[in-house]
Amino acid sequence: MGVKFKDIIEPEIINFKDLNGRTIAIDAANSLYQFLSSIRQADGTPLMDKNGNITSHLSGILYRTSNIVEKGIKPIYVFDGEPSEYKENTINERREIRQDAEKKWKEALKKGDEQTAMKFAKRSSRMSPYILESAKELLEIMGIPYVQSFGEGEAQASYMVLNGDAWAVASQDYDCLLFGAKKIIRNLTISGNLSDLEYLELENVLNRLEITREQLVDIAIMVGTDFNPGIKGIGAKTGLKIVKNSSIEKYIKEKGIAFDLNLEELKNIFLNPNINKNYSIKWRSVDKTKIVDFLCKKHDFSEERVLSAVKKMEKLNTTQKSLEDWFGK
DNA sequence: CTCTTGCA
DNA sequence: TGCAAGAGT
Repeated sequence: MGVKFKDIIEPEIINFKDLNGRTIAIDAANSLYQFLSSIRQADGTPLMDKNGNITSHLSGILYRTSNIVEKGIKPIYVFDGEPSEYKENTINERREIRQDAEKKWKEALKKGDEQTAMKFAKRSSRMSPYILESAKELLEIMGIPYVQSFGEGEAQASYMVLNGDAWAVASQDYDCLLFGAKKIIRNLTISGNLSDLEYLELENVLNRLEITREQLVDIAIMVGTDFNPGIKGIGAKTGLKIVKNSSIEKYIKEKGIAFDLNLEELKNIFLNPNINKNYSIKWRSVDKTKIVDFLCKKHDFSEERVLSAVKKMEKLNTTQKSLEDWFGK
């Protein structure tokens, strides 16, 4: 879900033109989840091939990636590694929500209530090894690089921006701000107006709020993250006041709040994440034979549609990385 | 989510 | 050209 910062964040709006020539590190888990939950038939059934394998995520990767490449963007997908033990509660909670949603989806199907069925089908989406492996296989065939994180993908993607390998991170979650991503893009989609991409610069966010990244992390911990439940009754605005007028440590002590988790370890999840520094990034041209084999022959995609996406991919500049990512804006 | 089609 | 509706697998 990510940290709830909406009330204190004011995103800028940018255009696809502003991203021409830029390398963008895409949070793979975030994109895949979007595809799995939204690419469905009216009754909530995901797209599937003849053998019953889910293909919604492959459809999403193909069309979105080819579209952004056509717009001059050089994408890198960043996959999650092992979750922190602090995330266990969140993971269990999500599994329960999924299982409950699946039940309600089937019930609604029996009643013939498509709207309700769709609502719960979306919530039942789950990331399986098959989903991850087939997504990576497709990216390889498309010539799009991906990076395997040790831990959180958003932490890895944020580091890659810091390291000059990408210009910005694309994710729907604000967590990348906590991980230190200098630039973040939300809504990196082609649908809707072509000009309503949300854009955030960490430096601007911090300047406007008049706080440091460490303080932003403290607000997140009070509000609640994937790694801790937060303090009851504190939202982004109250959290902001606390870090400015006091501190998380003082606040806990003064109010006698039982905070069971190790605060330093929690902060370090964001401030000192485990990063895979041994990655290489290379764009190649899409393999036309392999993509037809994989998507059309194996997964029943229409050849006409696949080839028109392949055509869009041909705009990809396959040289290492653009200087704009270092010196741009 | 994205693509295609059809119609204003 | 823009929007709504339906299909994609």
